[in-house]
Amino acid sequence: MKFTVKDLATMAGVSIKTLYHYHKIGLLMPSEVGESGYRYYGLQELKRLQEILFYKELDVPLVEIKQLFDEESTRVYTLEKQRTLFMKKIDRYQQLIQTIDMSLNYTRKGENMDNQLMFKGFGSKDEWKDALEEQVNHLKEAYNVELDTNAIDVDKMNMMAIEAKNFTDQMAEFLRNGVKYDDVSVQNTVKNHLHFLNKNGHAISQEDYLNQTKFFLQDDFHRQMLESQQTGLAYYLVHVAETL
Amino acid sequence: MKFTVKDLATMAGVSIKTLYHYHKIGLLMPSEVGESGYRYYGLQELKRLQEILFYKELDVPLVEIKQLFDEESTRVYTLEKQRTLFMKKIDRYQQLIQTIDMSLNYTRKGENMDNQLMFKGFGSKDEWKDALEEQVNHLKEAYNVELDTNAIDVDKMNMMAIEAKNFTDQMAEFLRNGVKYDDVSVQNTVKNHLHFLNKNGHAISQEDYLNQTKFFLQDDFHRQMLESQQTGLAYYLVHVAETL
DNA sequence: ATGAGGTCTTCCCTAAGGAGAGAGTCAATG
DNA sequence: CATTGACTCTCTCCTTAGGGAAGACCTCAT
Repeated sequence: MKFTVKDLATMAGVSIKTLYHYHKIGLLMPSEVGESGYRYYGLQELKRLQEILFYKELDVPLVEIKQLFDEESTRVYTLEKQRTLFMKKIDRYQQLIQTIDMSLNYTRKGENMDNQLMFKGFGSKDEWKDALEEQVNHLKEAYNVELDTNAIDVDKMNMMAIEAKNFTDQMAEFLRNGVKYDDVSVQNTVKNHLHFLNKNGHAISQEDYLNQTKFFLQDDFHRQMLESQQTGLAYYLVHVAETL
Repeated sequence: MKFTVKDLATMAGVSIKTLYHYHKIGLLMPSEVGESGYRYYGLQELKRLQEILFYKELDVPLVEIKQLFDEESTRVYTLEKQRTLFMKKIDRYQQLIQTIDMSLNYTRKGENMDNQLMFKGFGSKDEWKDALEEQVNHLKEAYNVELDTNAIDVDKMNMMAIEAKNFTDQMAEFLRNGVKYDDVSVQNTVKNHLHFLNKNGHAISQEDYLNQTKFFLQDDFHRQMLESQQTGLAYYLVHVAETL
């Protein structure tokens, strides 16, 4: 039983290129190589290829498939890893479908209320006043702090708001992905955020920032705002700020 | 409002590399480029970037995002396309999860019954006889045709069976994917299949093959075998064979 | 021996950037 | 005013799993 590349490719339903590739990366070696360089495969190789293709169907990377043959024990682990991966993907796609449906609904109604899906700021000072009303009232009632909403520069406000939103989104994603509070990438993200604030007229030191996160944690309005976006976020932010 | 690359990257929560990339492919151009080559962006660009990132989150390829800005009308179409794409992916992942569960179950029971999940042939002539029994009886009863199961060469039989299974799988996938019966890739797959058969002692012309597919369609046992794998497959095979 | 079909290696290409090198630039500080 | 530190430029290579093509070489059947 000596198969040429074409034989094997036909039998297994893959391309000859694929066989070359697997040879090159050492995933499936020919049982024999002629003097002219022709590759020949045997039954063993056909069976091994079948197994390779099984794992490939499960989206297992070729490198890992190779390890599967080298180290028996990782089989169950790999399969379970793929399983949880698929679960997460399904979750994600279901959420994306929801997002799409919302967007299509907005479009269908003729509204352009995509601001909730993709925040690009508000068009006028009055819109900003509306958006901030609740927060301003809360600060006034709870702390007797006055904010002058007439001093708003719409463009600048939009810019700051977009940055703030994206910053918070990123921190939430770090938290969701289990990135530790003292990870460099987290720290850099915060530093960039502070740098950006300082550069744009909002003087804020690392200490100030730490105090701010603590304030957000203690204040009901702000804590709930953060926690409604991502459970644990208000607490995470404090820990990150403490480690700066 | 003139943002440097770092400003914009911070605000939007992307890397500077990403901005370069978008510039290079013409997806997001700077509003201004200094003499030294420094890129500067404005508010418009920030908003555009926000929109780009929204579509990117939905796995829309950058080329298509670019088209979205050029041709207004494709927005709904693109969103709906992504939606059905996600539905299909969810479907696929759910099936893969089932496959994994089956495989893990086999492993847990200590059995190695993976032959149904990844066919690699049988170990002995007797196993083959068992597997073929039903088919042999059917042929005998319905057509009075005798098959000598003692003449079986196990290795060769395994090889032929693996090829046959993969061939049928490929045809089923063509059908599922809406590949037309006269598509070159379909035709080539069949030609390779016939070539393989001829090379391995099963003389069969294109005409013979056409007759065989017709027989499979008319014979209950074989038609149901094909149709249970993929609805429409028995019919598809005849059409393909007629166009060879 | 010849022709047809198979096979070899090598190079470039894909999507969306990441990593890093080496050189040039900007703005603020001493 | 010059230095310095942070920032930015272009360039090349790298990632997955092969696809496509070029140009040369090989094998087998007639």
